Amino acid sequence: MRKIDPRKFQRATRTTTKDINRQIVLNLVREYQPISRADLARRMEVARGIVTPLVNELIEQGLLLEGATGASPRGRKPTLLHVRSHDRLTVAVDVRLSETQIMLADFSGRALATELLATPAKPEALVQALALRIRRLLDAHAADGECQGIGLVVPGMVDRTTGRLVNAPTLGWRDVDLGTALEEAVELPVHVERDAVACALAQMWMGQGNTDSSQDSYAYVTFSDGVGAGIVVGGNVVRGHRDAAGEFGHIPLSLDGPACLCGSRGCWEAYTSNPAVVARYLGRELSTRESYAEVRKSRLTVADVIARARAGDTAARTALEATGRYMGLGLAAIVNALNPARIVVGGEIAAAWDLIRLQVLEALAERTLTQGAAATPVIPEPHDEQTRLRGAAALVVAPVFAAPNIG
Amino acid sequence: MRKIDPRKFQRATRTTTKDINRQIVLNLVREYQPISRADLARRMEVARGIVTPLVNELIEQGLLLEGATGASPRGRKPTLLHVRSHDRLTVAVDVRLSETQIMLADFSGRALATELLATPAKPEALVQALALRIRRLLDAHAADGECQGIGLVVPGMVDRTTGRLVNAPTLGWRDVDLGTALEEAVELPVHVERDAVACALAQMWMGQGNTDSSQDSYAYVTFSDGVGAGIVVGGNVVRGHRDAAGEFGHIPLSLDGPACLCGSRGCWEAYTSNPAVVARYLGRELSTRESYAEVRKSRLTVADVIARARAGDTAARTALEATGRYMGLGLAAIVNALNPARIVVGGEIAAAWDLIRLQVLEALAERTLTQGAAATPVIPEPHDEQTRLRGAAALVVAPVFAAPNIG
DNA sequence: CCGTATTTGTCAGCTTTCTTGACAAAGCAA
DNA sequence: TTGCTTTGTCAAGAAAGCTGACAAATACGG
Repeated sequence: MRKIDPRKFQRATRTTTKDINRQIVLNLVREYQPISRADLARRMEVARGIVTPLVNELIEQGLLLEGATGASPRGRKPTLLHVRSHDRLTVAVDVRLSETQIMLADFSGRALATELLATPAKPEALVQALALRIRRLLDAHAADGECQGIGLVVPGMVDRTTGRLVNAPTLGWRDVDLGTALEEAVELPVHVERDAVACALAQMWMGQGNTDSSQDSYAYVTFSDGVGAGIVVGGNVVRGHRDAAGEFGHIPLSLDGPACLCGSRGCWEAYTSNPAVVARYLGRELSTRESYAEVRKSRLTVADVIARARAGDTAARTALEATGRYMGLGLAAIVNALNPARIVVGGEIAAAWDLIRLQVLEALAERTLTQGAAATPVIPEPHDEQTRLRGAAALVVAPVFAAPNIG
Repeated sequence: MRKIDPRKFQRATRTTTKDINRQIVLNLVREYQPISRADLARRMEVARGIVTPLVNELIEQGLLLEGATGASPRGRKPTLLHVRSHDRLTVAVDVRLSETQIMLADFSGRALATELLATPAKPEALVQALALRIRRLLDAHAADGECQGIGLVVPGMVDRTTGRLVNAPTLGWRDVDLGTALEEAVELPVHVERDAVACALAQMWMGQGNTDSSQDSYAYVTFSDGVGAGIVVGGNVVRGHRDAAGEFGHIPLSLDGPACLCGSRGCWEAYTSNPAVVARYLGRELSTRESYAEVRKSRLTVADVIARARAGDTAARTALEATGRYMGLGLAAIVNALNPARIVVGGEIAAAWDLIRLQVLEALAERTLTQGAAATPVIPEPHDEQTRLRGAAALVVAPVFAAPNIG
């Protein structure tokens, strides 16, 4: 039930039908590989004669591969098809305050090599350092033309029309054109995206196995230095009119609550970000912006707090549980606003899920309206799954598999 | 960049291309009528030979009409096309606590007749009363087969797969199948929808003139007995996984704020609903659920408070301004969450926009992150424009003009 | 070992639609 | 009236889905 915008529409041409069906075939292979042409035809409820030319075209384009012949109870054995992924590579880059990770991965998300560097203070230095390492990685592990592009994930707002990094508060960078700078340095297409959005994309495009259902509507919430969300509605990431959607970290829990780095008070982030967790453990109040510096001076991390809680430190345990409650209260706001099919929770604190789960779910149920909303599945994603890097890879992979936009 | 769901996709058939283009033609005529075939071809960047058969098909289906021949600087004069709307009718019904409005309208939203009735206490009685009046209206004003369907707008949550009214707290109705009951009574298709969603649809499909731009991403917020939002992203209404999206009224402003009818405390609704405005004027606190009954006993309405403010009552004025501030704080949450291109504000209090505008915008700017977000246009919609009824009509009209879903 | 049944993949002919180019109809101006 | 321009239509060609038939490949039973 989408409205056609009479000022910005996409007419269907002679090849549109084929474009759509070819993309469907590609996605079916991706989902069910290995799969035969006959199986594809059955899934698409179409004659086998339609599938053959579509598959041939995809093979010609280098998107699919014919594999071994499979088994069949009787009759001729099928030729099985795969997505060609092992020799189509992406460079995924995750820029964070402390460090920048680089991963060379194939189209299925499998890592071929990774590198780590301390994030330079200046963006120009980062581009230079990245260009050097990326070229080195590609020389060592990739044949010519195998790398399809670079995905760059940053902790901040990105203008998707230009690819500029508009504002990255944790890094202290404003209005930097990382994308084109890196593009010029390595001569490969570069896609830049906000971290929470990238994590949502990782769920959508790089999900491993948990393809249970309802991929078309969910939220990915990251609790880190800041708190942000990537929102997916109808199989589409919601970026907002000026790429500023998903800033759930700054909805209020209490108008006169703790000070937030954004300048307001009582933001969800001020209750649930990593500094907030540490401050709670230390018994400090984040009453002013200076208090953040004090907390940082303690050198404690959320991982430390979790470790102490597990070691029997009741103060740590209490701090985590209180944080869990605030997390749930904010998640309830997301559920009330968007009613997603599920919410994925990422960030350091996800590692303490067993300690906070009860508090999160209780608070979520407390402030939601319907039973169904209260029962929205909340799924923790431990930090070691490298969602951000997989999201960076998804930036390159997704356009290849996405539906053509029509209408 | 939508992902194709490999479990629930829509294959393109031989006729898909034409289906898409025919719908584009239909929407172009709707937007730019009167318009000639040649003009359509130019707008679609296509040969005139393509447009002719599409138009002919639409005329055959009774969706378009050929009108007078138009003017042209030189050369043959064009035949102008219109959407056939004057003899395609809808019955729009708006159910509210105090009264139920019925409107017989054509496809352009023009009202042919309206009726008013007191909303019965029982849903069965409502269906009976509606069936009677609707039949009377159609007998009086419509020829056979002219009415294409009935749009029913209710103040509560609706399950869109079944059309059941799940929960309407203000009416006190739970799990009522209004749709099929009315369908059986009048033998016309009935579409049921939540009020805020319907208002958003009215903006999208029944907008009059304000077709300036960016219709594809906005929010419609209604301030009434409750507070709710209809969200549009990418030309699509967001209904959520279980049709519970848009309940922004129950995001918190303060965890220990006034009591809300939902059972929580400090919901946005508890600060900005009609009862909250009256309570603020009376100097009462909505500290308990009983206080709502007390406020109702005063028999004051928001319209009264506005009238008194205009008459010089400073207490009324202060109450409205304070409400405006809370409205802005909540709108900021919507902006942070979704970053819509604009926000439309409806409900009784929209009539006092000149009194509260400053407070709303100030509070909005205070809690948003970027300048662009702070500058999100907020547009009041005075209540007499009958947005809810136009939204009810849109429930019938929209499916005719919507894009076919493919991929 | 051979014929039958079954499944896979392909292909030729048909229909439908976009695409292209030509043409008649309709009107204005000189 | 002639020439020019614009509109709307139409026929022929190209591209893609659709249909039905057929060869290839394999298992099974005798």
